[in-house]
Amino acid sequence: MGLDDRKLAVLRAIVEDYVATQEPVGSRALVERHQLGVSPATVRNDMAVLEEEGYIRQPHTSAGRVPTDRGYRLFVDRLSRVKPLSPAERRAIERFLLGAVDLDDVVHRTVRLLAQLTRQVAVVQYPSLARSSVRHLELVPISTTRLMLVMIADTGRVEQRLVEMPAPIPADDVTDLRRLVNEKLVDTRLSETPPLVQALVDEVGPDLRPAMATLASVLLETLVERHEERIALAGTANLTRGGLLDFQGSLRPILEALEEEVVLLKLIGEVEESTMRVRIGDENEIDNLRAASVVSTGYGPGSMIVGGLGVLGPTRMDYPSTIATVRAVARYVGDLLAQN
Amino acid sequence: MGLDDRKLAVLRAIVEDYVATQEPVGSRALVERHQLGVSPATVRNDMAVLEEEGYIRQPHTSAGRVPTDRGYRLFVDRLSRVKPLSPAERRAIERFLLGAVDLDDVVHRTVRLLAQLTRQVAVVQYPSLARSSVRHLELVPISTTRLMLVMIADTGRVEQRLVEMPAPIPADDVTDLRRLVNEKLVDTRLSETPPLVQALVDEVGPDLRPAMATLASVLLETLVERHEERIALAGTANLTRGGLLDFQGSLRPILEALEEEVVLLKLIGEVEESTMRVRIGDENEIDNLRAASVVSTGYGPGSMIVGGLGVLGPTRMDYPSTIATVRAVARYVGDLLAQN
DNA sequence: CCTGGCACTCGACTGTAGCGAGTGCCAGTC
DNA sequence: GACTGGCACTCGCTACAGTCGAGTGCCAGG
Repeated sequence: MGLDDRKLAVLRAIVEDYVATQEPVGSRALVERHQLGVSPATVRNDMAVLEEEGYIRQPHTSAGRVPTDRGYRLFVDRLSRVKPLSPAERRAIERFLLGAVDLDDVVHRTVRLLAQLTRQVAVVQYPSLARSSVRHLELVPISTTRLMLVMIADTGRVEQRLVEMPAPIPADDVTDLRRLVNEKLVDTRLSETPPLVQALVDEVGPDLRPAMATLASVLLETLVERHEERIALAGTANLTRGGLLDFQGSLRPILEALEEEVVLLKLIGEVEESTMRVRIGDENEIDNLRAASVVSTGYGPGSMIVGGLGVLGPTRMDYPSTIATVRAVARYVGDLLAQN
Repeated sequence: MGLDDRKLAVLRAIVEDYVATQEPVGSRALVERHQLGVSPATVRNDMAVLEEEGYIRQPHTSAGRVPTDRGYRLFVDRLSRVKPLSPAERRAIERFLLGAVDLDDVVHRTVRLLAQLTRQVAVVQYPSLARSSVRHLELVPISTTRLMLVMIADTGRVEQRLVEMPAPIPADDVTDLRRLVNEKLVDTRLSETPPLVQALVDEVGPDLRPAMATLASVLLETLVERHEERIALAGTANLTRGGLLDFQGSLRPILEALEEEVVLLKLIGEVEESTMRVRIGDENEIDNLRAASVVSTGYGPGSMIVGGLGVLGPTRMDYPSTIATVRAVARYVGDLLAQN
C-alpha cells in the first residue's frame, strides 16, 4: 500500500507533464523527459499501482494517464515545493500596488494583478466589516427628513446609507446624534456594536428617541447584517484558455457560480488564519465548481486577517506557482493596509 | 433595386425564424411557417435578390439562408415593431426595483433584472458624475494630517477619497474648509466645478491656502478627471447559451472586452438623449465585439440623462423584445431616481 | 410575374480500414 | 525479488468512400 519514492516521483512527473502539456502522459514520454533511471515498463507497473490507489486514471483504455483530484491533492501536500517568486515578479507586484490612492483602488489593482500574474480568475474580498472597527460616523443632512449616514472603518472601507427620518429633524439634533453615536461607537469592532447601538437608543433623551431609533435600525440592518461584504473579480477571460478542454466543455456552471456573491464569499471569505487553502475539484462544496480548483488565503495588516483573496482555475493548474503568487500578493496587500 | 413588400416580408420571416431556431432557414420551411401566399420557388427568387443586396447569406452552397448584420439592421429599422411588455413583466420590474434602499442597491438590482429578463449580458452605468451636481461635501478628520473627503451628489452617488494634508490641520480649519467648499460648490454641476475650485484657492486667506490647495487638487483629480465612472455587470453566464454557436466559437474576445471598463463605457456611456441605440455586429467600433450586438439607452430622472444602460448578446438576438425590455427598465429606473 | 419540375451541389452522416500511442503481461536477466 | 525487453492487444483518431437529403438555381409553361 505504501508508495515508495519512485512511485511518488512518477506521480510528480505525471502531474508536471500534464499541467504543462495538457495531454495524457504515457510511460515512454515520461522516462524521456524525466531522469527516472528506469524503463517504461517499470513505470507502467508503477502507474498501475497509482491508478489502483486512485491517484491517476486513463481517459480511455489506450491513452496515457491523467492525475485525479486525489493525485493533485497528494502532489500539493507532499510532492511540490512552493516556487519562490522571481525578483521581476516581486517588483511587478510592488510597482503595481504602489500607486493606489484608495481602498477601492487597492482592491481593484490587487484583483487585476492577481488575474494577470496567475492567468486565472482572481477574487478579492474587501476588508470585512465584521472584522473592522468604526473610525468615524458622519451624518449629513440631505433634506429636512433625510440624513446620509457615512461610516468610515479603520480598514479604509467607507459605507453610506440613506436614513429616512420619521419627522423633520433640526440641525442641532443632527449634531447631537452625531456626537452621541461617535462617542459610543468609535473604536469598537463592528461585530460588537449591536448591544451598544441598542444601549444608545435606551439612554438617549425622549426628544431624540425616535430619531435615534431610526438611525439605530439602519445602522444595525445595513452595516452589521446586510450585504456587508463586497467582492471584486477579474480575469474571467482566462477561463477560456485551454480551449474548453478544462471544465469539461462548459463554462456555464463556472460563470454562474462567479455571479453569486454568496458563493464567492464562501470560496475565499472563510479565513481565520493566514494559511493557504487549496481546494481541488471535488473538494469544493459548490457543485458548479467541481471541475475547478481554488487557491485562497487571508490578508490583513500584520498578523490580523481582514479579508480573503484567491484565484480559481482548472484543476490542472500550476499549483506551486499559483500558491506562491497568491501568498506574495496577500502579503503585499497586508503591508499596504498596515501603512494606513 | 427597390425591395418590394413581399421581399421585405421574406426578410422579416427569415430573421424571425432564424432567431427562433438558430438554424439556416430554407424556402420550403418559410412558406410553411408564414402566410406568404406564394410558392417556395418564388421565395427562392426573392432570396436571391436579398442575397445580392447583402441582407442574407448562405453558410454553404446547399444550406438555407441566414441574415447578415445588414439584414438585421434593416429588420430593426423597418420591419419590426417593438413588442409591448406583458403586464406580468411590468409587475416583475416594479417589484424587483421597489425594495431598493440605496443607489448601489438600485444599480445592482437593475443590472440583475436586465440580465434576467433579456437573458443576455447586462451593463449599467452609475449616474455619471459629470452629469451630477454637488449636494454636499463633507470633510472628516482621520488623523491630524489626514482628511476623508466625502462628496454626495444629487444623483445619490457618494464618492470618497483620502486627502493627505501637507501639515497638521486644526479642527477649526477643517470647519472653515468645509464651509467654504460647500458655499461655493453645492448645487453646481461637477463638470463646471474646476474654475470654481481654482477660485476657492485664490480667494482663501493665506493661513488656509496650503490646505485648500491640497484639497482642491484632490477634488479636481479624483472627482472630475479620474475614474469618475462606475459600471455594473451581470449575466455573463448567458453568453454560454446557444452552445458556442453564437460568437463563432470563442467567448474569449467578448469576455476580454467586458473586463475593460473603458470599453463598457464606450458601449453604453455615450448617450445624449434617451433614444434607443442598437449596434449590430460589425457596427460596433470595438473589434472584440464584432460578433455581438448591443442595445442601449440613457436613463435618468424625467427627461434628464444621467447614465446609460443596456445589454449585449449575439447578433441573432430577439431585437423587438430586447429593445422593449431595455427601454422599460430604463424608464423605471429613471422614475425611481426622480423620486429621490 | 408566378409556379412546378428538375438537375445539381454539398454538408452531414455512416461504415470501413489503417495507423499509432499506449497498455498489460510474461518470460528472461541481474 | 526487482527490473527489463518484447509482444499482443486495445482503442481513439484520421482518411476515405458512399449515401442521403435539404436546399438551391434555372427553365419552360401557365
